[in-house]
Amino acid sequence: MKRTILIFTALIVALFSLMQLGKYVLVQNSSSAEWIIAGIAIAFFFIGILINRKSQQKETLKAGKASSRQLSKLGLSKREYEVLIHLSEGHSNKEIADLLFVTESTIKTHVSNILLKLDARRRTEAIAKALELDLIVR
Amino acid sequence: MKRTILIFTALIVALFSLMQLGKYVLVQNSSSAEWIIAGIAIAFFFIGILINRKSQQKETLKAGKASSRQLSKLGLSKREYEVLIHLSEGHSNKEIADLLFVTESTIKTHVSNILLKLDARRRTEAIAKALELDLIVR
DNA sequence: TAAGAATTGGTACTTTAGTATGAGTATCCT
DNA sequence: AGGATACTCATACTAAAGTACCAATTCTTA
Repeated sequence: MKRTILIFTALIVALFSLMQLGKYVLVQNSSSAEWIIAGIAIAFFFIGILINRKSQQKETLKAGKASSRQLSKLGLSKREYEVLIHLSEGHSNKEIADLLFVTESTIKTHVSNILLKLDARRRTEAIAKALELDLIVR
Repeated sequence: MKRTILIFTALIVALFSLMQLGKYVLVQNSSSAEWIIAGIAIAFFFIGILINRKSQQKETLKAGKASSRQLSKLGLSKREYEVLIHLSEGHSNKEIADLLFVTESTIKTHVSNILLKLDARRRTEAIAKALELDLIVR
């Protein structure tokens, strides 16, 4: 957020600087007006692209945090959600068990419940649905 | 591609129109220069954002169309990529076999090769890696 | 505090997935 | 034409995944 404000402040300052510069030059030599305007237009065109790309990158990076509303709507418990995350990362039941310090048996139970609650018949289908529901972000 | 060219042509035409208009107005009333420049800057700023967003939407919508460069870099064949897509949608080997009108045996072979080429040990890991590599878009 | 949900774990069994290997056919490129 | 790939399919295994029950704790919360 802070960075966004900084960037926009800088943009506004740049905009006003350009305006002043443009006006100054224009008063002296009206024939170069088109070039200055073109330059400003192109510059802001690319600034727009850059800003947009940055914000979209951020959106991608803030992975992993599904809203608890969504989870409770599906009836997924905290632990089940944890398992789902590790599931989507491609881990086996045994690996997830080791990661969460429980037995594989427990993970199987969790996975079965996840499949029920997401109405999936395979873990891969669960991943697909979780992606669809934005429970997971890659 | 055609649309991209059209859009850019339109942009260039618009740019020159604005330049002419700007020059005309500026000659008459130099004090409004800053507003015109600001307007153009803001307009192109948003045009930049829009263009960028459009192109990114296109990228998302053309799902399943990974660059053939990427595929050949990984050594994935067309058929294997098809299987990978259906894999990521949560289908079982048998289901994929029916979708592609081949036997489950064939799909198993393809999946094995996919796992080798993506350096994955499970189909879920293959999905995770494919997402990472932008081979799949959800 | 009592009811209910969540978490953990086990056994036994069925179903999918995945590996290894071999092989026939088709297709592409030189 | 000939070699390399790609695609297909089969058999025989091994290894995971998933289901169905059951049951003991631990949290939560009305």
